[in-house]
Amino acid sequence: MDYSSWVDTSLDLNISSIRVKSEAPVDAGRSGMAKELKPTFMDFQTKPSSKEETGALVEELNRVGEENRKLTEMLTVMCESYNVLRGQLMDYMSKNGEKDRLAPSKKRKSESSHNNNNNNIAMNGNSESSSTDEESSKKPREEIIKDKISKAYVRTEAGDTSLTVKDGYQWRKYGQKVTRDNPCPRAYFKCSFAPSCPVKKKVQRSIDDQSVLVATYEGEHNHPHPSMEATPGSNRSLTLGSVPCTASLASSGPTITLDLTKPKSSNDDKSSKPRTDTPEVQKFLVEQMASSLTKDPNFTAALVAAISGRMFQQNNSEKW
DNA sequence: CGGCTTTGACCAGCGC
DNA sequence: GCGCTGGTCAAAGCCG
Repeated sequence: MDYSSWVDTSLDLNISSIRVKSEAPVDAGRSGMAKELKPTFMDFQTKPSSKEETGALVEELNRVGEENRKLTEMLTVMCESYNVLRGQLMDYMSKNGEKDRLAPSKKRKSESSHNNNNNNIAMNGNSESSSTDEESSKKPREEIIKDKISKAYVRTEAGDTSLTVKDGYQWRKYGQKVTRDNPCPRAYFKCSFAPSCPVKKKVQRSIDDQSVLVATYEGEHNHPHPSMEATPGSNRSLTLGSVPCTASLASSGPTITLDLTKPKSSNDDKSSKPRTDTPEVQKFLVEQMASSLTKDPNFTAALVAAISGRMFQQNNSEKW
């Protein structure tokens, strides 16, 4: 089930149509409904409404309202499916984690095995962090760090060319490279919040969708999340482990970026699963999603338009 | 002036 | 062994 692409198209319909109404730039070709609505709203703004136009508008509004209702239901289904998939994923990872940890000794081969693992399950975080203490004690520290790899997908503004992912941590860029498989340059970051923090981050635009930044985190922060200390509430991140857990919603479509990072092994050796299935975490995730929605100007505009549409509809039904 | 970014050079792993 | 590639270093420049 590919819910991400499904939501991307579906939810964008309303957002784009609202943009038309507010005369904001429209992503060309993204939404057939936007094209359909554009003349309707423009006519409404330039000409006094006739009965036919009003009827068409009412019909359109009813259709949009119905679509909003469907989208709400779809979102609910998607969240439920996500929870089910997450549970299945955790079961799978706990069963197959042993195999995945058998990485070759060579550096690049081990990385490619990590990447394959992460590509298959993009929302998964440190799957290998569940390694036993015996294995951890055998490995050099650097290899242990490299095992803590996770990916995060962050959608950015269309015109945003910077390779920055705001996750609450302080990063210092130490390199940039154009890789063979992706014409977009890859940026290399080190955590600069704490001098001894070994965490590195690679950020590169997705080859499929260049508005999406793919951030690959390596290692585990040995310091608290900066936002927890300095600027609480300054970002949208939740730290569950080595890397932040983010739920982001951007203008061109919702990108739910989840990083099911396992808790630090030093603190949670007893539990092999991350605590993402607890009611508290689920509640927080829902709040994060809701917060992301309300912070998104397009969603706000869509909401305002929907409400005003309803009011307009009511006014019309009173007048006519 | 200190911290950060940029960018070319360098190094090491990997495949042939 | 050699070339390709990804990752890192470090000097120079920029900026607040």
